Amino acid sequence: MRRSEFFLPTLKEVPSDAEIRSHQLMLRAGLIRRLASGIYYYLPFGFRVLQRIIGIVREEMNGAGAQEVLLPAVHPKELWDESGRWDLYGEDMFHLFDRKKRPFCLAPTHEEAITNLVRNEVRSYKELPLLLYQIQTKFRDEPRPRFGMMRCREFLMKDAYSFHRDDKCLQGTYKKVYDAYVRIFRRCGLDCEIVEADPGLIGGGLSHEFMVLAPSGEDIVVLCPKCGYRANADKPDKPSDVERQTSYDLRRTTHDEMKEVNTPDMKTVEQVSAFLKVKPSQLVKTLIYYADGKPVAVLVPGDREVNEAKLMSVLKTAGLKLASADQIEELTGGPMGFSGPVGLKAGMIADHSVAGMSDFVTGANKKDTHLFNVNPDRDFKIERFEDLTAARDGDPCPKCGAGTEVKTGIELGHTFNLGTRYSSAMKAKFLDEDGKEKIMVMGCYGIGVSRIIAAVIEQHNDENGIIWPFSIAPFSAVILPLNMNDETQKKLAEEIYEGLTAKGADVLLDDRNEPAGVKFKDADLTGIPVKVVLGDRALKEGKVEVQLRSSGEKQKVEKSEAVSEILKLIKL
RNA sequence: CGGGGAGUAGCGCAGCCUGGCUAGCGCGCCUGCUUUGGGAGCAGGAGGCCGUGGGUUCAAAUCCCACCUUCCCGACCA
Repeated sequence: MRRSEFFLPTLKEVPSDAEIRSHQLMLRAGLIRRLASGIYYYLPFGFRVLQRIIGIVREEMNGAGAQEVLLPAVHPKELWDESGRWDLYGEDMFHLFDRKKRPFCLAPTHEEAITNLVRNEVRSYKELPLLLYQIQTKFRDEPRPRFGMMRCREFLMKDAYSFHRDDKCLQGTYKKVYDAYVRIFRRCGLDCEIVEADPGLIGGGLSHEFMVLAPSGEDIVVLCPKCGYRANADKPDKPSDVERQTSYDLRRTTHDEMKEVNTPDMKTVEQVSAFLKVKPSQLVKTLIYYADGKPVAVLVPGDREVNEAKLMSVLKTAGLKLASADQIEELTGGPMGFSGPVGLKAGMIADHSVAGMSDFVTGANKKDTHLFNVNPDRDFKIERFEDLTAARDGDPCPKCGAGTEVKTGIELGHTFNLGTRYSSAMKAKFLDEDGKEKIMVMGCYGIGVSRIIAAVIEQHNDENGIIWPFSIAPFSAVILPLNMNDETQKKLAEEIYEGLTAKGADVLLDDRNEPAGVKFKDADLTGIPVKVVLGDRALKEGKVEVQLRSSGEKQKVEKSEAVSEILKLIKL
């Protein structure tokens, strides 16, 4: 491709509405442009990268035995009513109507569509298992699109779905896809952490997320450096036996008498603990939630915060809301800021760490009053202990008890054991060997294809721009004749370009009549792995200079050998 | 949904507080000449519903109201 003819608008200045590195660079290097919030154009340069990533994904999926399909992007409402997800998705789904006013949506995901297809066509166990995938634009009206390609309302996803006669068969396919994912991300040049995740309301057993650790990531990951345990921080854990034991050992067996103390206007943990001169960790915070309309009191230590995703998972609800001031007053009899478990008529659920606490401070459900020396069992009853607190650096690992680390990550892939969540709701059945009708067991597997680009740039850039790994680079090399008025340079550039192109290399020839500096800056910004520099310095010796974008490494090669040397570098 | 910032030429911004000439600057773009190893020089030029609607005023980019768009933070922690 000749740069003079290639549609590649680069920007010298940083666009004002791009905050993170990958977003800035994708705009500056001419990969994308914005049309609306969370909705982007791919320009030729960006589309080339996307195509290369798609190529890798396709190869590995086919290698895992998957077959590619293309599913509809516009779905009628009835399809979604079958699974009950039309209402569940609510505002996050783009709704539309056809000319007859029949409701449709732009598909945010395709479990329903694929299940409908398979239930209509598959009758027998002999046709199972089946692994189908597509690479398709998804539409989600995100409450808050963010960080350029990272969280879009229109984005490209590879989604695969598998259908099985039983769980054992699903496990086999699950493993194959899992392994394919490991290869896909490695081939894209990404360092990936695979973490256990909470399947949430989608249901099923095992679920894994493929994460790239990055400060700009939106997900929080818990990592154990000792035993290698890795999990999404939104996944509730069972505490280790070690932790549980220590916790109970800490609890005192003799208790002081509970008493009321006056705490005028002390509504927050900070105020109360400072006023009463006790540590925040000696307080138990009582949060009143409404889960599907029913009140639940949630108890956590004063210095910890509730992770609502965990709470929702544990309560198996999507409708979770903190109570309003009025609701609190009505339920507890005291104003907001003075709630406590003693005498409270509501379901009660506590974090595991509360199990080890005794003689603590809580609200008294009475204005300007707290209680000292509160003890579970004696003063109130806790119905359930669960993992409810937001993860913190140093928390004990649920597997081995060692101190864990908390980091942020970008979720690039997610694999689910769906079980029969959709197949039973939508009656996807087959006839088994024993002549009995059974429900299909499903798995589903997603990859955020467009998000991979952003993640790669987050991991591979420097102050000059992007540094593409060879595997997904839009061009493998760029030829830079520094002076287009120099006939020798111009001619040699053409020769090398023709030579490489003839061998099947994807090369950009910067044949613009621009000063050397402009060409260098552009080459670095756009991140093409190999620069072939044609300038007086080396040409005096009959050589051309070959530079690597990644390391800055330079070598001079005889001009007659330039083509073969470059081919070696780009591994063609 | 709540809070904060921003909307003036393709991009980055000034002007607005304290209303008043023809609305500026840098980059980019076009033409010509000169240049060519790290975003070049000179000369000439094109390009604006100052986000939209309403209001105040003799007069609005500037003041007031409403709305739209966009970016960031937070998702009510008692």
